[in-house]
Parts: sequence; structure tokens; C-alpha cells
Amino acid sequence: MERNQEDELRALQDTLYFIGGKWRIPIMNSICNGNRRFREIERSIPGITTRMLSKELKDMEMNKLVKRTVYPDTPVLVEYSPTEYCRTFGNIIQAMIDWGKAYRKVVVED
Amino acid sequence: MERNQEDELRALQDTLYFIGGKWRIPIMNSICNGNRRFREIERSIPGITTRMLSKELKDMEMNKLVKRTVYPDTPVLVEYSPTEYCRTFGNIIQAMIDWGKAYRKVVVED
DNA sequence: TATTTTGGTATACTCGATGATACTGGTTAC
DNA sequence: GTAACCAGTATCATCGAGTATACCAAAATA
Repeated sequence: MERNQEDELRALQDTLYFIGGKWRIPIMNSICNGNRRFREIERSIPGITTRMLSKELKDMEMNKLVKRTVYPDTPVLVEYSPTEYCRTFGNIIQAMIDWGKAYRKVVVED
Repeated sequence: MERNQEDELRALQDTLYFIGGKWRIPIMNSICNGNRRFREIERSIPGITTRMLSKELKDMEMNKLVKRTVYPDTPVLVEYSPTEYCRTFGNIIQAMIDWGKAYRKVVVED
């Protein structure tokens, strides 16, 4: 149980590290919701800057969370799609949405 | 569905904001695991500094995530305990632990 | 008597995530 | 012809989360 607690802490911190900043999870959610084009994703997340989206998408591509596909017809079309690995985050994202809907008001009402 | 997506994004961002930095979730987990005393919590989270733990615990008390109880016998004893509100995070924390155990290796192996 | 433990506070600093703003080259609609 | 849209890149500035280190008084332990 002692050992168990250490393992769980490590798992927790790995996940938190992976989530990183403010944008990774909203981006994953947006792409999993069907948004594909750069500007489309950008518009779906009010407040994000082109710079941050660009940087995150690059990192996420490197980490195999999204696949970037270029269709070189004119005009060039770029599409981002979620990998299976990305979808393994589904539970966490859903748990966060649920919590946000149910309990955030506790603080707001305060 | 359009509206739905906006709501979910807001809920998601509220939760992410609430989680904040690196330490809040590990601290909640530690306290929910039965750690109560300041130094006990500190020792259960290798790497955290006294300053960060102190700051987080204050914020968490203000946000009703933990209850701070002082037993003024000599020596003074201070105890932190999780509120019911704190425990509403259980699902998120568990989902994070599960993900960390199951999928972090995908990246590590890479 | 000296060291360690408890529950923190104080001060100084760093550095990386994020924000703001501007720009590009190509395409298409008005 | 010009205005807007696409998919980004390039610079510069900021700011606060997190680190490092030292310190405190009281009590327990060796």
C-alpha cells in the first residue's frame, strides 16, 4: 500500500505533465469533436492565439496525439485528425467536463 | 449541438483553471489517501517545497477543498482533512491515475 | 546538551508558458 | 482591384508559477 501510493503519485504526475498547459486538452477535445482544419479548430477555442495553436499541434503531432495530413491540391488543404492514442484521453476529458458542469458552480456561488 | 460544444468547452476550461498548477491534484490525492499533517503531506509528495505546499493549502482552504483544524494541546497539532467537495474530484484523479499507468508508457517506449 | 521534528514564513530569483502584434504567400470571392 | 480566408511564422514582451535558501519558536528525542 505504501508502494502503491508511490506508483499512483507517479502515474498522476506523468499525466499532469502530459496535459501540460491550458490548451492541450481543449484542442484534443475540439479535434475529437470533429474539427479538422486549422482555422476551424482555432475558432472553436475562443481566446487561443494562432501561435499557441500552432505550437501545440506540432507538439501533439510529435507525441502521436494528432495526425497531420496535407492534401496538395490547389488550394492546399491541411487536416488534423485524432489518433487512437488521443482518444485514450476520453475518460479524463469527460470527467473534467462532468466536474465543470456539476461542481464549478459551488465556487461561483460562493 | 453547437451550443453543447460551447458549454462543454467552458466546463472543461473551468476545471482546468481550477486544477491550476502541478501541485493541487497531487495534494488532493495525498490528503484523500489519509495524509493529514503538514510534514506528512510534504513527505508524501517528493519534490514539493514547503512554500508551494503552504500556498496551495491556503488556497485550497479558501476554496473549501480542505479543512484545517488546529488542536491547541501542547504541542499544537494541525490537521488537514478533505471536504466532500474535494472528493468530487475523485473521478478525475482516478482517470488520471489510470491513464498514467496504462498509456504513459506509449510515449516512454517511443 | 545537541539535534531533529513540527508548522510554517520571508526573500530573492529564474525561466518558460503565454500573450500581443505583425507579417507572408497563395487563393478565392465581391 | 481589393478584401477576406487559409495555414501558418517571426519577434518581442510579460508575468507568475515554481525553485532555492534561510529562518523561526516550541517540543521531542538522542
